[in-house]
Amino acid sequence: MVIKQRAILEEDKLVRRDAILEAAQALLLERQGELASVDEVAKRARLAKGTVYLYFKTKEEIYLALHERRSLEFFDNLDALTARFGGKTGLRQIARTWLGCFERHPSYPMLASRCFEFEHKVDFDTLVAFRSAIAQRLDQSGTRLEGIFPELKRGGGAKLLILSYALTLGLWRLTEPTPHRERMLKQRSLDVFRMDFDAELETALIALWRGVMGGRPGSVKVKP
Amino acid sequence: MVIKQRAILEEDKLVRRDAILEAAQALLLERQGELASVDEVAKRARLAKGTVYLYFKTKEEIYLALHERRSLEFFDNLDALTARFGGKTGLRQIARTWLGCFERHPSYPMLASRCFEFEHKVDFDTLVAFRSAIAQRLDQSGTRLEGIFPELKRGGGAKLLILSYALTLGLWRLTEPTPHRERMLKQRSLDVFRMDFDAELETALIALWRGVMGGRPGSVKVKP
Amino acid sequence: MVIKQRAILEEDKLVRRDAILEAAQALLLERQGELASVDEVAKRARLAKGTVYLYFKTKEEIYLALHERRSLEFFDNLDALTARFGGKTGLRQIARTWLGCFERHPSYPMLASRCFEFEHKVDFDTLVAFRSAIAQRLDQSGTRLEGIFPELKRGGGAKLLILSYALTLGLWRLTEPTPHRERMLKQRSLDVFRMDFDAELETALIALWRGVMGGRPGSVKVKP
Amino acid sequence: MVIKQRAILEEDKLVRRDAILEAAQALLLERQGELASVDEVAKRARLAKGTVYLYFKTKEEIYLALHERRSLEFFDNLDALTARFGGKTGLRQIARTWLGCFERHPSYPMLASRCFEFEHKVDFDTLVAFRSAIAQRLDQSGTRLEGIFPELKRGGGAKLLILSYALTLGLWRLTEPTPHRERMLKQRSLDVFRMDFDAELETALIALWRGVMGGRPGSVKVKP
DNA sequence: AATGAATGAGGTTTCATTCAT
DNA sequence: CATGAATGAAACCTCATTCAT
Repeated sequence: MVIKQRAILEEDKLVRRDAILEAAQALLLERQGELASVDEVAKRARLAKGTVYLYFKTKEEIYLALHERRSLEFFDNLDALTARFGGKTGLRQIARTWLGCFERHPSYPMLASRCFEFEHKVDFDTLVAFRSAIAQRLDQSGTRLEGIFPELKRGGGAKLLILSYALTLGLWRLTEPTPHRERMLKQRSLDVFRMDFDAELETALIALWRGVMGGRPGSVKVKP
Repeated sequence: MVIKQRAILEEDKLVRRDAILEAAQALLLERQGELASVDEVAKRARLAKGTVYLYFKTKEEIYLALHERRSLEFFDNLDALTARFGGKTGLRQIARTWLGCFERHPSYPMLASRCFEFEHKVDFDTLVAFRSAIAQRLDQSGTRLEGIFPELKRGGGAKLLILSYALTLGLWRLTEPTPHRERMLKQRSLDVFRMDFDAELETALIALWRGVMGGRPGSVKVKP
Repeated sequence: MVIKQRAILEEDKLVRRDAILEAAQALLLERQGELASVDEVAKRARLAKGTVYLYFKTKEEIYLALHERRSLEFFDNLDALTARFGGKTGLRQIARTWLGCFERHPSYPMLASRCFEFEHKVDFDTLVAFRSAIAQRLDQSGTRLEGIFPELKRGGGAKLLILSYALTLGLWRLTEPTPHRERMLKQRSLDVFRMDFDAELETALIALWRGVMGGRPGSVKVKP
Repeated sequence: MVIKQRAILEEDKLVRRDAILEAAQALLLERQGELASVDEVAKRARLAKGTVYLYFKTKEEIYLALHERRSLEFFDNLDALTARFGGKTGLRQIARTWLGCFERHPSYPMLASRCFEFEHKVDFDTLVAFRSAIAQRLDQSGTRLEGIFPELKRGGGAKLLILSYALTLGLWRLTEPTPHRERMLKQRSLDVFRMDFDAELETALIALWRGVMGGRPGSVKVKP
């Protein structure tokens, strides 16, 4: 949606902010993870460069805000799952939900990965605000997990989520489609790198969770 | 400008190449992961900019070469361990060795992480050469692991190494010391992020490996 | 017209563009034909380097634009002459007009000569646009000439203009004032090179045109 | 011919100098008129960069020397013609001979054109020496022409040669094959530039000479 | 004489950010 | 609020020339 007029109402401002985030996301996908220039983002959002700076202090802040949005959605999905199945939530379900978020928003892993790179270009307070929001959700979702999996100790839920997130980030890096990748994989000698992010992540997540929960078989449900 | 001897012999050239890599590494650490400019690398190595370009085609190639060196050392360490203990190698030992590499060279995780970012600025062939070298070592070390852990299927060793690497990369990202980090962690609300890379990684690796090996307790040795 | 700090109106932008071209021209003369760097052009125009790049995609495009401007003026002068005298236009008048353009803008022959050197650094489409504009004027002026000189066949006018242009370019090269030239001409042994561009060109042009028109005396008017 | 050993004898040095010039010429053709770097010239001549600097003070001096060689050959050809046919030499023969030089050495017009560009990078004395040699030949060949064409006054021969040279240089610039040219000529609007250097030059030279000799028809021989 | 490693000035271009309008 | 012109700091890379070996 394009607002031609000035955004006076607070509500209009949010719409405009959204437009910028949408534009940034679209470009992120087109550029395969590369951060588009502010100029391009502005143009895509049908705004002038200066306008973008009215809504974000820094180029990086745009992308951090986009990342925040995705991250919150991510937790929403997770919580929705555990809310629905409660104590009967299975590992596989969790893994699937986890993956689902990335499939729905392919820009998410790109950003998740990039965001750490430009942390230092973001205002300290902005960064803290972002991290705090995440921390709060981590606690919340972690606690729920602890309710579901008795193997998890106090704080173990959040920690497991962080580890899983780390695994996801890392695996993304290793399987991310890049300009060179396709062509590279044609080389026989590089067969070992021919991996599918989704499939691999699912397996790995389940393995990690099982490993964390402890070796007792049967104690961890791996239902479809 | 300090004029050192000229590197006429092939051997001297390697030394000079080394000096450049050392300089790059030192700056990488100082800059906390940021790639220093060629100019700076050159100055640090007490060379002129042009000289650096005699040894590396691009700025990025310098850092890729540095990463390659570290990666090979990494595999060397891994293989040395399994060679020494053979079938009696325990998970904890592996995790410790794994960690040891990062402790010895704090620039390793930085680079491992960054290298994917500038892949596209590196000559395709150079990149393939690098990846092939890694693939070869992955196969080799993976196969050794398969000999040690009967739970691993053919190819499972290399894959487990990759997953572990992914976990390492991701965890690094989440715990990497950055300009903001120290100050941020003072915030009570961010307690959940107060994590130690080494300790966390050790636990996580063991969990992942145990999870991958399968749930049967006792089958996987976790010796000190 | 003095532009305010920012050229907002399309008209102001043209003025600014002009300022850049003026600066480039001034430097061209000072440097005796050498292309000044964008940095210098910018400084001379009292602008920042980046600003220049807002108006021209490449350094070379600046000079091509300057050349285009001069070339169009050149054709204007030619056409004005033939329009004024029509069938009574004499060879000498044409030669004088021809020369006049170079005298008025000493940078013209420099550029005319240099422009071919950096053709390859100019965007293909930009180059085609420039050449097309010239071609169109060549056709137009050539056709007029054909109306005046019955000795010229269809297309002969444009061709004669091209030949004359070639002669001009070449003669410029041979007589162009250069850092060394003045001093060089003091040498007795180089007397043969002591030539005056204007005088020589006038004679040569008339000779060429007479030669092209055919040998019939009296058929070609050489009026003062 | 490659000399592996050091060139001690004066003769050997000339051979080596030759090798450099040959290399420069070959590269000039391959690069379509662009001056190859010293490194490339050296490699092509199977020498080291430093060695080239033993024979030429400057990169530009190499190309000037090459140009001098071609120019002298050019005069040789001209003189051979007039020596052979004497007073019976026709304009067309001269034009053909003139053209022949360029056909035999396609690098000649490239250089002739470029040499003026880098004059200022050549040592003054070297430049004077070159120009003097040319001046001397101009006088000589010019005088011969004056003997053949009675229309030419004292000094008119040399001057006519210079004018013809100018015409040649200019026409070359306008028809020189360049990276863009081929593709450009496909444009209908640029038809007027579709010209053949050889054909055009022949016509133009004859026209110029006839024009210079004066309008009396029949007085100038244009024999096949 | 010959080599080729080392130098470093020099030039182009990009783009985040500011600020006049 | 909105704009987009202006800024100028980076950063990369090339290559003619020098000079230690």
